[in-house]
Amino acid sequence: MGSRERRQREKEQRRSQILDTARKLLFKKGIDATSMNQIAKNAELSVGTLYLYFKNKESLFAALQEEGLTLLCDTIKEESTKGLTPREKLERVALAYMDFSEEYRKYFDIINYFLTSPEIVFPPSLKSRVDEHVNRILSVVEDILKKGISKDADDRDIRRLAVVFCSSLHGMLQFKKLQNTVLQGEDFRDLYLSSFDCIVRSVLCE
Amino acid sequence: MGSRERRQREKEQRRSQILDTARKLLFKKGIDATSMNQIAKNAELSVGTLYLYFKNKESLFAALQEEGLTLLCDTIKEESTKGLTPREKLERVALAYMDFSEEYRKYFDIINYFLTSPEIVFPPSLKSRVDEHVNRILSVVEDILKKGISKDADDRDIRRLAVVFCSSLHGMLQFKKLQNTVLQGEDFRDLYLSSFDCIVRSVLCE
Amino acid sequence: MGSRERRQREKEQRRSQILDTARKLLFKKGIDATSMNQIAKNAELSVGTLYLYFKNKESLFAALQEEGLTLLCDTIKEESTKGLTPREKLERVALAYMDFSEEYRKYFDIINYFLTSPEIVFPPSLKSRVDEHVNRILSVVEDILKKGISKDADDRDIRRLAVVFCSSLHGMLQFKKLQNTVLQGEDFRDLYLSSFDCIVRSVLCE
Amino acid sequence: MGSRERRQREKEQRRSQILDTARKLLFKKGIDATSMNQIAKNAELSVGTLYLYFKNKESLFAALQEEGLTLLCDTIKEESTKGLTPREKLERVALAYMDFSEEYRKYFDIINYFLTSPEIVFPPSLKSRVDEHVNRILSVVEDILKKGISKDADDRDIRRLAVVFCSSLHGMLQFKKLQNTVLQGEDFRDLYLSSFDCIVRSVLCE
DNA sequence: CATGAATGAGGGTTCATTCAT
DNA sequence: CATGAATGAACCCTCATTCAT
Repeated sequence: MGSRERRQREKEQRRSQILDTARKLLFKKGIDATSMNQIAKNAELSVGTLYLYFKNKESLFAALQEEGLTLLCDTIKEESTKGLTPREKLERVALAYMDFSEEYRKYFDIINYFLTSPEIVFPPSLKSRVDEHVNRILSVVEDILKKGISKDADDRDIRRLAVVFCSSLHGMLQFKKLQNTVLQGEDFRDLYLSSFDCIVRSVLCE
Repeated sequence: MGSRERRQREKEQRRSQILDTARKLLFKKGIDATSMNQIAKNAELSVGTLYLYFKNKESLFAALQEEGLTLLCDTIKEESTKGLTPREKLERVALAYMDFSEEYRKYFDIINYFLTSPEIVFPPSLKSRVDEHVNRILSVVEDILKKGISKDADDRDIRRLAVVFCSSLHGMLQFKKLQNTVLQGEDFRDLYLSSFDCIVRSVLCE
Repeated sequence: MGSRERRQREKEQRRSQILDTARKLLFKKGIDATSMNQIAKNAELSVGTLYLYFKNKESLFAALQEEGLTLLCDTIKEESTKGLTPREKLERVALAYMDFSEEYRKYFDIINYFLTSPEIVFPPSLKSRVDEHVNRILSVVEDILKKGISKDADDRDIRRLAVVFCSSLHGMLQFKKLQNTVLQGEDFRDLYLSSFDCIVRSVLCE
Repeated sequence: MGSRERRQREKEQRRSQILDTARKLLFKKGIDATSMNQIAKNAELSVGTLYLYFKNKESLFAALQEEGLTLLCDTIKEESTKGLTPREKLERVALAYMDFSEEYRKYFDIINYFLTSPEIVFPPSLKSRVDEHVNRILSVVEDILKKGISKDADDRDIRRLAVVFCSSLHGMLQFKKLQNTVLQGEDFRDLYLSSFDCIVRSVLCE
């Protein structure tokens, strides 16, 4: 009576337990320096158990990446509804993106890590899942743009603008890594928003 | 006499020999799948010799990264002189950047790899060398901007604009990885140039 | 009532179910590459259940070996009755033996595997069961010989001849493994029968 | 000054050291129960060193098998020269074969193990090396037969007879495993020689 | 300077077996 | 009876690095 449910719950707990430990280690030491044996030891589980829940090391980390991407997608979608005008909405998206990269810095790092690393290292299946999430994010931006730009822009144009918008912000956030050296003395948020202004000015017909 | 010079020449030849082999393997198999023993064997040298010329594996690959960055810097600097107007010069820079990411794809990958990965994985000394190169590139852009924008913009403003310019392009190139999936059907060069237009329109007072 | 019988029947069904799956996997992938977990999954049973029906992996495969030996014994016995003269009977036996090694190639392999491997690997109990079956086969041959050779041969002589007969055939079949290399271009059946002739000529007084 | 030679000698010593340890363990525990780590520990070497001398576990054991086969070949060849008549020569071969299977029992076991085991387990390259040795042995027998049988027998016939001769003896030796059970009370040497007689009587025209 | 044999901790992964439910 | 999650020792193998020559 409910014992099956309990079992199910326990199984999900274990999964979380593993992911939590893996995440912690990943954030502390990087992907290559985190071994399955370490994860097992830290999670107070046997190695075998890890392989009961994840096919291999790669899929364990892919699960972490997806966690991050899902979180990002959801946040962006939610934030976008809060703004009134298209410009406001885009600003919300931009800031949500930055906030994510700060609050969930390590998630952002790992996402970037997977996104940037040479394809040899990661299999196609992984890439495709990333793409899916990227698509979801682009869609949100496109929906906003549709209402903010001239009516004769076709879907193609809109997608392009969405890509320009997102990639610029992404590039900016990438450069944040340099704020203690190259960008010393700058307030990054200001910089980021001026970048946002710069793009929006060209993208939206205001 | 002259034997010291010969010795010196031979030493540099060895160094190149090692770097050439390492580069070839890196480009073919990725950073993790390239071992010191493999490099030694392919370079027809002993493992010990590798350690005579490079402190460890990491610094060997850092040397390759520097190669890439130097190449990038030089190309950008040279291209920038070819344009006549500031706009033209910036376009040259932008295209040089993209060309580099295509022609020296693997260099770009490895640069990005080092740039993006969590700082823990790589020692500060490495990051600082990257920063130095980024500064050199930004300087080039700043010099162009100085002549293209209103005289009352101060150094700070110029630097900010340079950062916005570069980071946007970089973000765009990052997204290139997605061209076979998310950006299917788009001509990437067009996309890239429209991104360029978008930024330049706001940055330069034309 | 009858429910006990049903239970019994179900138990035997389970056992067969397990053996069937194990046999299929064994024949497909070999003994080492077949794990208990795999058998369980393929049989749509839990691992635990496997251990309810077989003490361990080894005894599961020993059961398969016995299956094979039983099949071989029965076939030989049956065939031996079909011939009219002792010579004919022996030929039947010889051919049945070869046919078995072809049709039930994998059974033959596994029997041989157990027979040939150093004793340390397999416990005595297993060996003794094999011996029992070998005895049964020898008996069949002895019975035939008793009628084909001079009356003054005693049991000892008969057994010896039976052993010579069987072991020669067995050795021949062992060499069949080499037919694609060492014996290239030979028709194995011919070879086998010429070996049979050779022995029978000496064994029987015709 | 001879230092290179000494190095070479040391290398071969190491190789022997490894093979000796591996052989000892193999003979004691069987192939599957002998791990590379165990060999390393027993040989007082590091695991890495093992892999300096042998590509992998398999090739280490293949080397042992070849040792055995080479020994067998050489012994047979040498013995065959000692006999005067063809019959005598064949007897020498047969007895050498049996002696080998006794003295180098474990070698014989491992050879048989490789010969008999299902092909899945061992790669073709291994099998082919075994075949080569088998061929060498058959050649010796053929050369003897050529002088002992009627002149109009062609090469094909001779090879067949050689195969029958060898395989019968081999089968007999296989059955030796059963001497404590099935063949209880028999003197195996007698049995073996009666098998030899049986075959030779048919093969040679005396 | 150059060599390259040696190291050995550590990598990811498998698997027969147990036992609480 | 049946389950199947959990175990953890053991597997084979790699590799950056050292050091005696």
